[in-house]
Amino acid sequence: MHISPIELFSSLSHETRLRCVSLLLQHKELCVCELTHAIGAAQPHISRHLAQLREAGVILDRREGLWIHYRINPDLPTWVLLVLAETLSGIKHEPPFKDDRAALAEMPNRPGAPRCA
Amino acid sequence: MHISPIELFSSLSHETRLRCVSLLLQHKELCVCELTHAIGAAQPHISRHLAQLREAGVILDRREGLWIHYRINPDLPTWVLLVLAETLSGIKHEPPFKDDRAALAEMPNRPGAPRCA
DNA sequence: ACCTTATATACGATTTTTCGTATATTTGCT
DNA sequence: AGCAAATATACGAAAAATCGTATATAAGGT
Repeated sequence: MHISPIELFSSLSHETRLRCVSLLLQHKELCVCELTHAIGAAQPHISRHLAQLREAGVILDRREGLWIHYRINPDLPTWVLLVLAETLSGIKHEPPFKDDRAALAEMPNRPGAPRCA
Repeated sequence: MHISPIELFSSLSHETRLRCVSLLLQHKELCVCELTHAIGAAQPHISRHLAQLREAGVILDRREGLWIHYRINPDLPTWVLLVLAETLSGIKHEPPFKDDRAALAEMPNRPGAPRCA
């Protein structure tokens, strides 16, 4: 797996994308409807930014019926995974990242049991 | 010191700025002419991007006569400093970052002795 | 006072990113 | 086949970032 540092940091430099990455770092997998609910934005908005993260190689997707589950790409270079982990530690207790996690936990009718990372 | 994660990653998402940060992580201080020589770009180009890094709080400057020396802001949050260190470890052996360091080492008439970090 | 060196900023033009909305695609169900 | 749910993409418009170049500022030397 290869990713340029510029691609990585561009991917992380938009609030919606960083919120998605933050949530995915805390859960094995999340589908689009879960991310959409947690963040509280329009579905095409979330899908568009997820596509950017996917094209950059930061996340992977997996279809299961109607749902598409996203997850952090585990084959990213080690230094990238460490950057992501360090970032999560720095932001997860601050808004809006903190609140996204709470909103997700309160979401009704989540497809499949919650899978925490 | 406060910096939003979006500001941080936006700062790092331009090649010129990341090259400056990479060089500054490897040297206590560098003046604009050293960064300009190492990177091989026009001086206003470098100054403009250094200004962005300064406005984001990533670097600090210090005037000494004609020269303005830049350095990484040591008061950044710990997680940010760790992200920067981890990033450096991931990129410093790859072009163009690797070559910048070599170009700097070969620069004639550097103001003041080289101060390695 | 003047000139030189080092650096910063201003300017309009161009390119890139992002947006809201509409529509297309894929799958499962009946 | 037809419908509904979940998701993705397309589109032009708006906003933001970047560029090259010209000029301004600031300090030191003569």
